[in-house]
Amino acid sequence: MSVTLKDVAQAARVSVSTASRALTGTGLTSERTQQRLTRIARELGYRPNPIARGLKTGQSRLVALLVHNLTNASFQVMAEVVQARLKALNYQMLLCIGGDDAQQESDTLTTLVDHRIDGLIVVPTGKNGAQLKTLAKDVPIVCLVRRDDATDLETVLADDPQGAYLGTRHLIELGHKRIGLIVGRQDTTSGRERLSGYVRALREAGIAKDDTLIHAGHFVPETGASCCRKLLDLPRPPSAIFVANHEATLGALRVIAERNIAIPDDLSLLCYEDMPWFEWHRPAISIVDNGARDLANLAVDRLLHRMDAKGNGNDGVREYRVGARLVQRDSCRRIDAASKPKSPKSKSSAAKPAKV
Amino acid sequence: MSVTLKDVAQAARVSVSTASRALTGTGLTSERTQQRLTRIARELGYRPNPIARGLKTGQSRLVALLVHNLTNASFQVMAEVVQARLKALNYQMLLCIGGDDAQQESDTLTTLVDHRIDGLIVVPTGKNGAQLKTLAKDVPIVCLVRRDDATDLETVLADDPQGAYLGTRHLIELGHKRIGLIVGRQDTTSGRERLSGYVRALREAGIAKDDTLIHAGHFVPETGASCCRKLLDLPRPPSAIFVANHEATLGALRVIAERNIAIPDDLSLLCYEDMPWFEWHRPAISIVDNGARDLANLAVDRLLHRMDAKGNGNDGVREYRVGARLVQRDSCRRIDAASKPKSPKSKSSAAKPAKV
DNA sequence: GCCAGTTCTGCAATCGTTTGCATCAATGTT
DNA sequence: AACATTGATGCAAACGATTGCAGAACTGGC
Repeated sequence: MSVTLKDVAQAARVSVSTASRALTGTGLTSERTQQRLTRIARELGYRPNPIARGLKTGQSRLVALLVHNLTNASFQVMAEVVQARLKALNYQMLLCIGGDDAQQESDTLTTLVDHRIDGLIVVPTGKNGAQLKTLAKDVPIVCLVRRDDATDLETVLADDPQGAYLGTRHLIELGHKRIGLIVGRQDTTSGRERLSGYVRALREAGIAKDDTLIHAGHFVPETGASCCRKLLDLPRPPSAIFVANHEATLGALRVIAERNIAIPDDLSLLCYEDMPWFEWHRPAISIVDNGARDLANLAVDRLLHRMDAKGNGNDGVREYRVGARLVQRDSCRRIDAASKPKSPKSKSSAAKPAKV
Repeated sequence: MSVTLKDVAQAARVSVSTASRALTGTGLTSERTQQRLTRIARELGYRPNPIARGLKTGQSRLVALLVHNLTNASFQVMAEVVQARLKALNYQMLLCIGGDDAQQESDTLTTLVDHRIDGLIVVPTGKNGAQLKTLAKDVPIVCLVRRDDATDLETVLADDPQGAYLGTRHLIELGHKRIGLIVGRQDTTSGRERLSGYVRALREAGIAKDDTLIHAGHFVPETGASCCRKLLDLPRPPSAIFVANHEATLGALRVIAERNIAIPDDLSLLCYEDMPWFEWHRPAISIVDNGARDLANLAVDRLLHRMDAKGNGNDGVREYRVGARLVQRDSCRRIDAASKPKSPKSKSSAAKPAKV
């Protein structure tokens, strides 16, 4: 069917081994035959069969990225980054969707090693630590976004404590004292870390932590909505809400719209993680960017390093943190009318239609 | 490193060939040895090496899905559907991102056949027809969402003419006579087809086509915004806008919000293709659902059929159309106060906050 | 012109499977 | 009891590459 090394060798009247050596450039062939063979190979349209090669070398030029889903915008950009990087190095990315489900993750993992992938970047569910640990002996693995505490795998994390801190501090600097927090489950790292960043910012500013302002849960939009309602129904509702979980954002926005609450005039809103439509929303929604792009790039860097280092890429570092970044748009407003009357960055919004 | 067939054979004191036959269940071994070998294989934790097997059989149990990007919500659900289906059949999905770029598509395609994929579902750019045609000789291929006119590949398409027709008719039935259309480039199939559906609905209803109401272009949100502005700035602006291109929706929504136009009171809005946040938007946005889920499922069906039929799965059918569906939410409103005063499905919105 | 040293090339084994063919034992037939 | 038939097994050759080892060809020094 397709042209094999044998065909090339025959056409060039040399042995297969010579052909192989010439084409892989081992430097063990004469300059002349090398050139002649590359030419002939090109003419014949020879493309090495990665399967055959893989059988012999134990490599596949396949690198897998295992994420929970593709609806999460962060995972999308990560996938695109990883794909682009790998492709440039002549690897194929195997994108797998694990659905944040232990069983599915486990199945996928075994299939992947069966296929002799050369490397793996995984967003672990945290429930297959033992398996990951075993696999790590055979394949370079880098964890992304989440840590699996049962392993000591190299892990690239977003700096959630810092991100939450940055966001909260921003709101405080705008004069907010009662800041609602809608955050993820406290049995996830990110849930805990984002809460801690929030708390730290409050403490530094000397603002007492008010537990009625903090809502944590396993988030889907519905939960985001109900948390948001609870916050707004408070006797003294917050002047700003920090939605530190992107799933919850949809629900919160909905409730805010339903109640005709004007952002940022009546309420400031800050979200964690970007979504492509946030900047097209009106008002454009300010966010804390978790740095998905940087995360993906760093993960690829680390993985490649491990893959090169053949078994011992252990630089001692176990954990990398990628800095978060505040992206100010129009959904947060300065409120302390008394002390600092200077107009905030965000525009006055709604009232007069901005002719464009 | 890992357990090979030889190990199993040795442990069972049979030859490798017997082991192979027993484990692949060719029926050429005695019941007893078959059971004994499966047991031993399980005990030893034997997992067949797909690479070695692939080398011999020419198969890889890899099926590729090549899409343009992952930001498009339709592609996301398609990817998830394809992955789920394939997985159930013990195939691994290779998800590739082609970026709607001819060169990248071409590169990816060659890498994929190099890896001896067993099948391919591709959203073609339309610029590598020749290549696709050649590859189709080696690998079963099904085109998805777009047709490549240079080939005669089996293609699963959304029924865009019907979808656009349905949407437009819906608006007409609600009493709208001036319906703005924001649609994709006319050199794409979907662009043309959606326009034609719109025109047909108009004609059927005896409404004259007004070219000032139709805007087509290569869409990014910015273009969507400018088209929307043009429509709203018309001396007699439309009472409804049909955004028949999902990229454009963001921009349109933005302009509408900027100008403080109330939906659906001042303007009805209908979009093509769903986005996860559409139903969380306030008002929830009515859409024409292109049936991404069904498309993906059908594409998988056809591909599997071809893969089974080994070379001749040609049933004569070249093109499959998956019906579109109207999903009424709250962004379209009945307007002919005179003839049919019955209140529309959509609620009155804005004015009084709906306590929830 | 011969020999040691260096390059280059080819033979053949190997990776882990599958599979055509031959062998062999067990069974049934006469 | 001899023979044909069936069913289970093993041997060995593939699949398409890589690679250790040995031999061939060339180089230069004497």
